[in-house]
Amino acid sequence: MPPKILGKEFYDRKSVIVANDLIGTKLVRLLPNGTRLEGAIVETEAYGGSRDPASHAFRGKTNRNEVMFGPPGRAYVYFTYGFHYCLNIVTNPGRVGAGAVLIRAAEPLLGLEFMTEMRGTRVLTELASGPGKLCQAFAIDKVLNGTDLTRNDSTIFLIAKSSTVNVRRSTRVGITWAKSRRWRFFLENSPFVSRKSN
DNA sequence: CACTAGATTTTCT
DNA sequence: GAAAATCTAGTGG
Repeated sequence: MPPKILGKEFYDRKSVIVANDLIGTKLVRLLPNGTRLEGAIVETEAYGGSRDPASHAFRGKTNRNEVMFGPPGRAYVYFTYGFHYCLNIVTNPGRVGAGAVLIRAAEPLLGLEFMTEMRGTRVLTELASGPGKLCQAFAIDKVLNGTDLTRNDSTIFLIAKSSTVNVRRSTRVGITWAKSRRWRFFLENSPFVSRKSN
């Protein structure tokens, strides 16, 4: 059985469900020079649409977030704090207008040489233990915004997990609104998550 | 270890 | 102008 690329039916569900199921899947990034990068996703956060005050989609469609209002299974990449990119995957719009899952951290598996060079550190747990770090390690930037992750000729896609994993959940990180919603998901006992407690 | 400032784009509290 | 789904380098205990 060849590895299965996650398709539209996987992403076409509520963001909380997708965020939970994404833990343990493999992120694959193909670079223009042929280099292949792989990482196991260990941390995600779900964001809703117009009903979630912490979501970019809360205040309606803008140039930046328009991808969130499109079909599920596409990448929503945005630039934040003037320095960092964050990778999101669009999920089922549902009844709340739009939804997405923020990929917060991954365990580096393949292409470590490239990642250590991009990140300027050789410490494995520092390569992709945060949304900004992950994008730097995987060379993800604005040009990937809107990319369809479900196409098998895409330069970035996800592969289904081969075994079950223990997922834990907590409150989200770095937000001001709706802090009580426990929509952050991470792999139990993983040293590659962005924060340990909570 | 805890805390702080600063980098700088996008949006609007 | 200020804040934001962040990270790093610096200070001080």
